[in-house]
Amino acid sequence: MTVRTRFAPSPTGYLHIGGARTALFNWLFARHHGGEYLLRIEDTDRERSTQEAVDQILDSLAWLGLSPDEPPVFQAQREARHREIAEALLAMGKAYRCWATPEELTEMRERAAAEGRPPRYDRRWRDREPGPEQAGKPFAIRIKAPLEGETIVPDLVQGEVRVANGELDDMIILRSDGTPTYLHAVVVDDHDMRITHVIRGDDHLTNTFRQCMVYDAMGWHRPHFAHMPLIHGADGAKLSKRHGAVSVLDFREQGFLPDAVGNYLLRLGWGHGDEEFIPRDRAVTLFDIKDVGRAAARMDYAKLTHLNGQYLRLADDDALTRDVLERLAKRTVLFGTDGAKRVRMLMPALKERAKTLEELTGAAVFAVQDGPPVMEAKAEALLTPEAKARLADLAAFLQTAPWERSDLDQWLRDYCEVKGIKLGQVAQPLRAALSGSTTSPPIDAVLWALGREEATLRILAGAS
RNA sequence: GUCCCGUUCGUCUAGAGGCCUAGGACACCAGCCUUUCACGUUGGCAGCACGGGUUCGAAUCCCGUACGGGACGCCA
Repeated sequence: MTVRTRFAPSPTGYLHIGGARTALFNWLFARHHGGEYLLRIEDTDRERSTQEAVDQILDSLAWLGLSPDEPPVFQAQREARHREIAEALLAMGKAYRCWATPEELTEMRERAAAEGRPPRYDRRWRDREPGPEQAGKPFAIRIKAPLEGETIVPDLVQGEVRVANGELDDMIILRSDGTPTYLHAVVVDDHDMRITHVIRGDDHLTNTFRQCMVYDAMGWHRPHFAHMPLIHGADGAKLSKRHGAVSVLDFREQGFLPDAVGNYLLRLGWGHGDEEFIPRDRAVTLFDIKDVGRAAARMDYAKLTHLNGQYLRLADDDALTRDVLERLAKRTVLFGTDGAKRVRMLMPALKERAKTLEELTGAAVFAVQDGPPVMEAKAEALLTPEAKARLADLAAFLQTAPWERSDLDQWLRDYCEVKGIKLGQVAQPLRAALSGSTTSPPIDAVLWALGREEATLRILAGAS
């Protein structure tokens, strides 16, 4: 049987990093087994669901390379089917009508809390026929939970999880307004979508017992379950905005590459020996749900950043240049005539020195603009009278230098030898004049990319 | 409160009874490389939550405690 997995977010907000990891594991599991990976938008909460959130989720998944293999299923559109199954259960005697009012239920819960019992519906309508006063009154449909025995769920991550059936409630599957509840809709949808493996966050672990009631009552095969631990913030608490970036789109904006985010997320709670750098295709072959850890993991931005640097160094120079130019434009930096070309020329050197696209963008500003760069204080300090004199001298000699990337380095060394100075003595003031900073790509690369004319202009400006 | 799940360096993890003097990665510190910064490289710091068992032998198995997380809605 073909493996089919699904990612089922509810569109009540942006896709956060925890959801992204759930999607990734579903995707990897499906790919590893040559199966299909689907998306279901759980939009049954009309109050909180928005089209904007749906678009953001789709956008985030596409960015991560986790778009579904089939068009997304919208849960709200399947209401009739959910109702049909609820009524079938009723007809089979596996569910019943309940006329208990919200007030009655609240009272039940409060009394239970006061007596130290778990809050539970008392099943008052399970075996009771409606009287005349119920006529025309709205009712909910509740499923009959098994009274004895226990429910065992073999979980692919957590192992065998079991609970005494006495702990289970007669949960509502159809509300009194005729709409299905989440726990019921999920089961019907997963069954209809022929999902073979339900991989989700372990906040759903105990819900699984309740969902099993529906599978069992309908006589449907239960899918395999795998509940993965949640991601926490650096302080161990549930991940939230105060921990920094949580939305997938935030990571994109901050200059992380989707491959790096994917690799990081994969290693969070999953490992394969000592391997750390695991590109997507390698992940597909290695991934085994059984290797997923059982404990919650904390988000570590430093490690993500490090990994991002590794992917950045391997990234395509043209693609990086495009991205950086876009970011520069967004920063409203003024492009020089040859600005874009210079950024591209320096990209191989630039990307070795950055860990994120934002950092890369900052490092490219001096190259894209025309004219003397904005001087950092530390760079300014390098331009002593002595250094300025040297720059002026160098500018004159530079007019006859060969302007090739491969020749400039040697030419500079020769120049220093003739003048009897160390390379560092000329390189640093030169770096300051050309880039306005004390750090930059190798100075010969900067000279080469800037071109003789622009370089001369900046050196003379620095010398005066 | 009841039920479910978890606990190896600061963080992510390797580890399926002897291979463990507990390995790797990030972070941190020091050295090397070097025209700056990075990269790279060498070394260092640092951990089996605690208490009982079982066993010739336990990070690994069992029980308990502590701590953490999750679920208990006519929310998803």
